[in-house]
Amino acid sequence: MELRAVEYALAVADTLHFGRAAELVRVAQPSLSRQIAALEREIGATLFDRTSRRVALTEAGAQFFPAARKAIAELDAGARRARQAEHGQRGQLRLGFVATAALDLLPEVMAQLRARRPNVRVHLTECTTGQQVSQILDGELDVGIGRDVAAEPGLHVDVIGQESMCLAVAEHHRLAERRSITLDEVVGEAVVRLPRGVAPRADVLLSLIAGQHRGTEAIEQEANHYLTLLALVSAGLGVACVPDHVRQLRSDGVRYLQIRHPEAVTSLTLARRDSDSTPMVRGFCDLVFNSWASADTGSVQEGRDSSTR
Amino acid sequence: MELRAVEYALAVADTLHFGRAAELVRVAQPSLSRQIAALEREIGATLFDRTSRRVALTEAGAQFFPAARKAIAELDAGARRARQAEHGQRGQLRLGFVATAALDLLPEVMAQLRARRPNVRVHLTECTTGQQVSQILDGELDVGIGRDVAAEPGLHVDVIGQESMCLAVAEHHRLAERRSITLDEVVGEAVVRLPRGVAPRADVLLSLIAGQHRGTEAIEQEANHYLTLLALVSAGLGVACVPDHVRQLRSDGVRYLQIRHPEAVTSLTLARRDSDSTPMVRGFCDLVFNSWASADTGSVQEGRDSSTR
DNA sequence: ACTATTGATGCTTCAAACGTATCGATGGCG
DNA sequence: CGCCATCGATACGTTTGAAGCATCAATAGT
Repeated sequence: MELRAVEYALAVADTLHFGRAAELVRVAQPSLSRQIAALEREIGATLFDRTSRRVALTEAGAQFFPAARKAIAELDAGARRARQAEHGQRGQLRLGFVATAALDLLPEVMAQLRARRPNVRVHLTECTTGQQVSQILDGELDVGIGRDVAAEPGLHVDVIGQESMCLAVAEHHRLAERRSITLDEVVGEAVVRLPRGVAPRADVLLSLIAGQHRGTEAIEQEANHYLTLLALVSAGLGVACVPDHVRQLRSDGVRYLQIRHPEAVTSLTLARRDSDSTPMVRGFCDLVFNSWASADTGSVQEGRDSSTR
Repeated sequence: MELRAVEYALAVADTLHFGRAAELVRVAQPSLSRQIAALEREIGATLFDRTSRRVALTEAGAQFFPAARKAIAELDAGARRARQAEHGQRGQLRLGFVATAALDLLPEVMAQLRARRPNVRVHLTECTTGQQVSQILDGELDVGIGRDVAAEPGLHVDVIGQESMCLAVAEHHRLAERRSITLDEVVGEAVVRLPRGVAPRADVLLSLIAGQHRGTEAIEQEANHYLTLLALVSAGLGVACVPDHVRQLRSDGVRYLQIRHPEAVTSLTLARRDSDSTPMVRGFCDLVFNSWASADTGSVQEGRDSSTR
């Protein structure tokens, strides 16, 4: 069945007049007559009762045309959705993110997305930076918001922004009243930390501290989430290295000190497959940078060439 | 948008392989490639990610193809419904009928219809024979089951069957024990009747009785429905002329006597527009005759040329 | 009876869809 | 590491079929 003939027939169904229907579809009347005759032959039913003076729908026509209209509307809607997808305005995006991104970057991005790309559905998965990288390379994630990810073959990485790492201590801790410290001053402190590998930059700082203390076993307590971590810090079980933004999570009983060390800095990074220049993914990445730029959080902003191919 | 190209694209979406898709739709691979390229241009979106080794759906394709499938299914369903309508197996039929037909003909016909034409919807209207004729001629009804309708210009009439008229009397009436009577024997009786014009054949018999009694005012009581009529008869308010089938309505307190008179016979008739040889109408009329023939009710059957055009 | 209107049909033209042949790219295998 | 097989895209000549013009046949109104 050819859609053209169906559209011709619909024009006749609308006007109940072959001549005027022919004008509507910009075709000569004989062509229209023939196309409709062919359509009727193909369907196996007469769609119009036509005398030379009057055209009326048959029962068969009354059954067929509503379905035909629905079919054409469906095709149009499908084409429109396809165009939206083509421009990254519709579809699904699988996004992995680290817990600290959920504090303010993620809500901001999701709000922007809802406002500017309402037809994009995001599958959110909180996972560690390492998991993000492997899942992106495996094609299980499209984009990952992680920390300090290095570019590698097949993986494209952009830096969203940098922030400093700081030391969380209990409010009654001996260093609680200081605004900043050096790593030396922390040597020997009991430490509360996330499991190794989850927060690589904190791992680096902690190993720097431990390295100056070789031979002695550092007292370490692990926690799975930042909230737990800070609860343990406030309970006096030890100090912790956390990104600056984590301050928002808890102020009761915890003080945050600046760490004076060149390595005490962490980047939020946006990773995606190198080959993946899907409009969806590219549009999302652009949106992340734009929304983050517009929401001034006081963290150091990184420039980025958003027209990267 | 041409449906052929959409079908080609669906074949590729199914197989993810241009060559095999081309076999599926019985066309050479280059044609298929070109048609799909044209479709993508028309839609304004790339539907497939294709390298020479691998074909995959794009997000746009994933959005488009479900809609395309739905559209084609809708068209097929519409065409199927149109074919059914073409054979009178689907659609709507406006049927008028007289109250006495509701007793056994109508239930039988409706049962047959449900069994053999489940997709036909019937709009049932109980109305008098006269109303049926005018509404059929006005195009407000398609078919009418009435009594003793005469063919007239524009109106085609078939006789479904004949039955005798009988006289309903109270069980304590002086004639109650008789099996049959002549009209002479009823002269002077009080009469219960439907309004004039509703039951023409009863009108004829009643006027025959009254005609032999000229000068004296007959005692007449009108009732709107047969049930009321019979209730009045059993209450002794008079006798009534009713078609044989009405016996079924009430046996308590009522006796039915055969009337020995050549005019004491009535036909159930099936009327339709003369020009109306819609498959729907023709199919329905055939079904009425077949179902009535199969249900032997003891009434006189009439032959009918069911291949009338 | 005549005429205007309207859908169907015959004929020609042309665009578009098709098929064959071939190219260029890619991944596997020796 | 180079050859080969596979696969989609492209080029070109051919065929199908849709369009336009002219005309016919039927019908309703004057």
